[in-house]
Amino acid sequence: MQTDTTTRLLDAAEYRMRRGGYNAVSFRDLASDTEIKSSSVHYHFPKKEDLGVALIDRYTERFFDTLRAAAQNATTPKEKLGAFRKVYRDALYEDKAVCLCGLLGAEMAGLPSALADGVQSFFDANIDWVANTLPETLSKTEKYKRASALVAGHQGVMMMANSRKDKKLFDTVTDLLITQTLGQN
Amino acid sequence: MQTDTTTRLLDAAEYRMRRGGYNAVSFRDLASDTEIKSSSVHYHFPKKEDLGVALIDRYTERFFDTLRAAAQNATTPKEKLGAFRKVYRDALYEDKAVCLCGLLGAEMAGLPSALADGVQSFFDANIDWVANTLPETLSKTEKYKRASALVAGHQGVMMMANSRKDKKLFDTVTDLLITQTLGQN
DNA sequence: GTCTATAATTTGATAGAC
DNA sequence: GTCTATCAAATTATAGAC
Repeated sequence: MQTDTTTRLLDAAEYRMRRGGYNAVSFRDLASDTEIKSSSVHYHFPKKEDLGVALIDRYTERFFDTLRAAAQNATTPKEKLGAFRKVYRDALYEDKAVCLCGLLGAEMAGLPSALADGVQSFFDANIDWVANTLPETLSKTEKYKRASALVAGHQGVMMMANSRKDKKLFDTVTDLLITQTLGQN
Repeated sequence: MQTDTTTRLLDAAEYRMRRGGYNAVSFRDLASDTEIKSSSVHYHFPKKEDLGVALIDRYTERFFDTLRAAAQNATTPKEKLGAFRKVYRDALYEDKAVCLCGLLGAEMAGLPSALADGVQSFFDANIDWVANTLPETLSKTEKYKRASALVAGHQGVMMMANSRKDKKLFDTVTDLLITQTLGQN
């Protein structure tokens, strides 16, 4: 059973968007990537905004599926944050690209509002997930503060590491970030 | 004495690029922003790449001028990092936009290499500056590790805070980041 | 679902007059 | 330095046949 056209279109679009942003994806590029005509692409995604929304939805879903799987056997906060880090790390090392929502978040001001909402939800869910892994000894406020810093750090270092030869930066920095997050209670 | 055309073009281009990215800036937009014709824009910047390079150069220069001024009377590491934070903070709160190099860094894969190099230099210089403010008691390796995490955190939280209503996120997170950076020696 | 054909607009860029 | 005029290519999108 081979991949259906909609999936192949989303794959091609994600590849391009995670490298050049929203405006770096055109219907004709996707058409040639999947070897159909651009008018056929419009059958699957009538407007570009529809494509963008579908991309963000799929990305978010897959992210949390992967995260849940990675954290399945994690018990300590350290292990759970290690799982979180691993999902970001794989997205960077295997796809050799930044986070879709990180890139779109930077371009936010120029995006249709449906996309902006999706990006927002992705970050909120990231922070919620991390906050809930932190030790119960911390206040809710403190958990959210540290979770926000950890997510921001992952987004920032993913972008920086991707934009240079030395990808090892990601490992070094996220290692420190986790240590800092779990530091003095 | 009023602002010359080149400067007004750079201002308009920076405004647009810091909101929608490289592809969100067109010669015709800049022409209408500055009330000249698009062919005249090409007189100032023959190719779009020339415009991009000039933007990054000006942005980097201004960033470090502002940073040096802000840190002029700072003596302790904490005060110096406070100055660094303030420059990022003002760029976010006053311009209501993300860092030009942060956005272009995310789009890196789709940019002309001259732009990629400029973005790279901006981050390297950021990390160098921060590393040199840290206590001499730390090893060079440790300084660079912490400096990279601090810069990444600033970039990440700037993007996240800009993409939501609640801009206070920036203050909360950068406060924590600085504390963590100066934590246990 | 995919195609041909096409429309309407935008884009980066150039030639040459003033 | 700025203009008019223009170009070739790219872009989002639609109508209608198969």
